[in-house]
Amino acid sequence: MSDFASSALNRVIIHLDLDCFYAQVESVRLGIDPASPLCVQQWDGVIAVNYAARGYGISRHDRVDTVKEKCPSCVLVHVETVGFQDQHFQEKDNSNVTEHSHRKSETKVSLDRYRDASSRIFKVLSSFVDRCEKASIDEAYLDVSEELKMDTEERAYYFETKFQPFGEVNAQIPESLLIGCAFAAKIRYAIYSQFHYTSSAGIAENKLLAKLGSSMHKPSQQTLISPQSVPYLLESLPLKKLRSLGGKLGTLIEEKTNARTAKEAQSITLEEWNEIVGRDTAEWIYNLVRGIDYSPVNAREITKSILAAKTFKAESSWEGLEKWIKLLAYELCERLSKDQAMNSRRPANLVIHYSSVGHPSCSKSIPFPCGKDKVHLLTQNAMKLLKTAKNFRFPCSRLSLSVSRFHSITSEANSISTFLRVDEGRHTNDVPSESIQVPSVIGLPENSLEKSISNMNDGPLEKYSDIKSEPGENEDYILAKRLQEEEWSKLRNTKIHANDDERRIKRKKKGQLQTLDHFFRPSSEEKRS
DNA sequence: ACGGGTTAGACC
DNA sequence: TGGTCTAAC
Repeated sequence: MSDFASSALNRVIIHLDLDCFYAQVESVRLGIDPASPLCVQQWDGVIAVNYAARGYGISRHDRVDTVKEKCPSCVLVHVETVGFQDQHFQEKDNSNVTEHSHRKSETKVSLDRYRDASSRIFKVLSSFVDRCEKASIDEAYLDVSEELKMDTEERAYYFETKFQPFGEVNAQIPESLLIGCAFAAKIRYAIYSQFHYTSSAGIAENKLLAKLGSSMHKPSQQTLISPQSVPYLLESLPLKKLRSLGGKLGTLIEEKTNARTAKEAQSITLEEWNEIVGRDTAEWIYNLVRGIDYSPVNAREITKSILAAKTFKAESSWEGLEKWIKLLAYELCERLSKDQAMNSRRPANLVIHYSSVGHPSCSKSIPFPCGKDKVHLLTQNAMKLLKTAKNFRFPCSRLSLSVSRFHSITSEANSISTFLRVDEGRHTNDVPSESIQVPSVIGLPENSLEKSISNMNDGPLEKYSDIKSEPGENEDYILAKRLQEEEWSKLRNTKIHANDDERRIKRKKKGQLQTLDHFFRPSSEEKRS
């Protein structure tokens, strides 16, 4: 609300990171002991490895054969896949059946499970903090500078924190950061008690340092990077460990300088940075290697774009491509429908990406089409876009559909201002004309005022015509609500003592120093489902 | 063995 | 604005 937090000189930032997130989601969902090795499989590879499996030397990027060699007892859970089964969209291809059901050549991966788990977690986060930024499906930055009122007993939580090596727990550490540690522990504990997911956290004055902290002690622990420990930390820290220097930019710097650690890079002057990276990024990097980062935590818990993609074996016919586009369109529409029910918004932009073998990938975009049968509309538009794209060629091996530029359609759904805003940027399609360079959009109605307004009220929520829904208003919203309710009632049944806070503080008073790890690794009889 | 599906942001 | 490229998970 106010800008105080982001402009304050001494901020308190938490970076929160769920441990091997996909693996945890599956292990909780299937009721598998987190102490037994588990990997999440995607086709022939694994994309998430739990800590027990890491103990066997298994890493992401291993193939399933290798995983089985390294640990024959490792549980492999395939990600959810979606596809068509004779004309019908097959929503959930249940994972723990045979590998055979995951037909790479007919289905695509769906990350829905993890997105759902993620959004439930973010609801908890936002119940604790106003300024919460979704950094990825399993990571968040929290600016708690303004939320640091906490009574003395609760502050005892900060003893859960690992302090950065060389740092000391002493009076030098700003009180605010210590309370931040207590806050982080409290939040992590809430996530654990509600979902049984463990997480790691870093607590520091800025995002850069907080992110470094969260990765220092994993899993299920948290780390404070105190201001006075920063010089020691940066002394031995490889340059490439700094956020955004992990890729080509980091390599470029290594090539052009002798610096390999952040400390070494501190001897590079602003002028020299100008030469190396250009004026725009010079000052930013100059600060970065000193552990200085002014970037604010932007309050945003939902994504700015939604994408569905598929890589497939080289395809050379329009019919073959259309099959994939249809599947992508279907998945996209499902997610959009849910998104709209939850976030009261809809996209203004539709993009198709395509990669032909041996060529760099390209993309084309159009205003998001308006109309009833969205799956059909998206499919038609995407096909047309491909057919008219000058640089499209067979064989094609990858396609994606994505949407972006969301506009809110909340309270003022009926207002003219919304109507004008949502419709703007679409007017080029009022006169679909092949002669104009701007690609036209198939299916835009003759744009009568009535039609557009009716689309606004119940329109975007409409399901696809082949899955008809009652004409009643906001059916999707009601459905989403109900699903949400069911989720929550499930959670309520497995609820873990709401007053654990008090219980643990009492224990502490008794002089039994407990660590969060104790809570995060419940004994087996404490576990449920 | 940089897999495959997602997201965000910078840049021209 | 549209499109490409980079970085990250």
